[in-house]
Order: sequence, then C-alpha cells, then structure tokens
Amino acid sequence: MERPSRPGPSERAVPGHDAPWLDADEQRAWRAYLRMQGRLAATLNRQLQIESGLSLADYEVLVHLTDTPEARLRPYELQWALQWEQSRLSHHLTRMRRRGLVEREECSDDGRGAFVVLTEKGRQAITAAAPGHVGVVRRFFFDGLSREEVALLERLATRILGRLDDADGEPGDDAG
Amino acid sequence: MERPSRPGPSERAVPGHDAPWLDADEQRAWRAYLRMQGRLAATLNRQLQIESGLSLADYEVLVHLTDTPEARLRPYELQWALQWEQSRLSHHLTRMRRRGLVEREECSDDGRGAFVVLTEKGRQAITAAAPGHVGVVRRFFFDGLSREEVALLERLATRILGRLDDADGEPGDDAG
DNA sequence: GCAACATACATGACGCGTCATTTATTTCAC
DNA sequence: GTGAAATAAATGACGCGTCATGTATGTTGC
Repeated sequence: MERPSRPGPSERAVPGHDAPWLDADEQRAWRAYLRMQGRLAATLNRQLQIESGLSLADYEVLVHLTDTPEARLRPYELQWALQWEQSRLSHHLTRMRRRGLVEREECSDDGRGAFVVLTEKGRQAITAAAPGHVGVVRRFFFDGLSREEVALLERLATRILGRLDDADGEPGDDAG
Repeated sequence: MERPSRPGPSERAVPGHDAPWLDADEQRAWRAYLRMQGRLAATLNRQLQIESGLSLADYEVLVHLTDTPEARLRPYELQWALQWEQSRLSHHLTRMRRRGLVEREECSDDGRGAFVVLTEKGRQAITAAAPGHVGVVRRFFFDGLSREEVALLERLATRILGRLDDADGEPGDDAG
C-alpha cells in the first residue's frame, strides 16, 4: 500500500533514513501481508464468535490462564504475556468478568494488585472453543505451509519482534 | 454451538487425536506471529497518528485514491481493493468525510451509488504522512529481512490469502 | 516518618469494526 | 410494464482499543 515505486534496481542496500519508498518487490510483499493479516484475523474472529461466543482476544486471555497451574494470574503478568496495553487489558478483563469468564480476587501480598482467576464457565468456554478454533487456524494457516516455512516464519516474526522491542527504550524514534 | 470433533476432510487427520491441536513448532510459530502482528500494527498506527493524525486505515484509503488517475473511486471499488467489510468502509468514509479528507459526489450513471473523491486536504495529509510511515515500515519490517525472505513472505501471504478466498464461496465451511 | 516517586490497576471519552437492518435504485423474469 | 430479486450504500447498536487521567498502594532518599 505504498506510494509509487522507485524505478530503481532491485538492490535496496540503503540504510534506514535514506530510502523513502518501498521498491516493487517490497510493495507487493507488504500489500500481501496486510491483506492476509486483515482477512485472517477477521476470519478467526468471526468463527470464534459464531461457534463459541468468544473473541480472539478472549481466547488468548483464556489460553494464558489455562496454561497456568492455579489458573490465576496477576494482570501485569497477563499484560507481559499478551503484549497488550495496560488499559486494553483492564477494559477487557472488566468485560470478561461481566460475562462470568473470569473473576477478580484481591491480592494479599500487594494491596494495589489483584488476581485474575479463571471461572468454571471460562474453562468450559475455552474447552468448547479450542478444537474448532485450532481447526480453522490449521485449515487456513498451517495446512498451507511446509514445516520449513513454518520454521522460517517463526524466525522472521521473532526477529521483527526483536526490532520492535529494541525500539521501545530508545529516544531517537524519528523516521522522517 | 459446540461442534462434534468429527474428522472431516477440511480438518487435518491427526493420528490418535480427536482434536487437531498444534504441535510445539506450530504453537511457537503461531504465538510469535500473533505477537508480532499485534505489536507491529500498534506501532504503525501510533506513529501515523502522532506524526500525521492519520490511522493506518485512513492511510490505506488515501493510498488507493491517490493511485487512481482521477483520485476518485466508487465505494465498492475501494471495498474490493481493501478487502474490507462494506459497513466498515461506509463508516470509515463517513468519518473521513467529516474530517475533510474525502468528499462524496453523486454518481450520475447509477443512482444508488456515489464517488469518493480525494480532497486537497486529503492529498496533503498523505503526502506529509508517507515518508515517515514508509520509514517505520522499513525500519521495523524490511530492514530485518533479506530479499529472499521478503519474496518468500509474499508467497506465503498470497498462498494463505488464496485459501481464505477459496473458502468464501464454499458452503461446507462449517456447520458440521 | 515523610515527601517524592514508582507501580498496579481502573475509568471516561472517543474513534473504530461488526452485525443486523434499512433505503434507494437497478436488473431481470414473465 | 410489473413484481421479485439483486446491488450500492447508509445507519444504529454495541463491543473493542487507545489516550489521558485518576486512585490507591508500595518504595526510596533523606
């Protein structure tokens, strides 16, 4: 979705600030990525919603809770695991609490904090949702990829995540 | 609605399992993808918002308009290009119109329809926003990838997109 | 022991995205 | 032509996500 490509060669070796536009290859890749990501997320959300009444966000929260021995976590732990904004998590937990998927429990060690506890209803919800959801993930995503491609994809995602993490502390965030 | 875990042709046959759960490699890749995608989208949105007052959605609409000779498109053309839901596009165009980024123009050929026209303000907005935005896309995304990886990524995204498209017309999507 | 600061979490406002529905027009069968 | 169905687009309701801010508790320097 970038602007006109530079007519230039396919060699892009320009470090950072210098190259304003994406070349033709990059543009195609970027557009394909954006479209794929948007459609995939929409598909996963819709399927989860229809079959289980959960959103993808709900699902991820519940997954992390069920991954935990006591099925309870401090919000800041969930925040770290999900890489969400704090207020997003807070709002979302409020809504999930309202629907009975999780409960809030006071934290004796730290008066400021709390625990998010999985309810029985929450456990049943994700138990019922998981097979269908994983089926769709597999159908649209993994069934189209070889194991090598899956491995490469993980490496790329991790690398880009690292770049995003690196930028978090730095002051010179300018790009223009 | 819970579905019986009947092993249909669309779900992978898993030896010895009712539920087609992801194996360890797939799970790591999937979580890495989800985290990367979420963080990257948040970063791009934030930078665009701060530097230009645009969202990524605004940006994509404006890109498609500027890609057009007359800088005007029918909403259904935009919808096809963006692969958005119709009501999302309609709502978004309403908001962009309110902000003066686009205008609505009646369509003489088809009384039901309209044209979305780029305004001067809209053109200035994307012109101002583009270098910074592309800089961030490059910084976090393409600078971390080799040309081979970019090419592969495009292929994977296109392939997955194809699977999503294929499923659109089929009735046997779910519903056991 | 107290001011200054940091941390954990909540909240209100507001823009965004989806679903369901509505309106207006066009197309097509007959 | 007339009625049925398809198409273009808008709208209201409602949940989601971000920003800015608020509140309570913990920590630290002195």
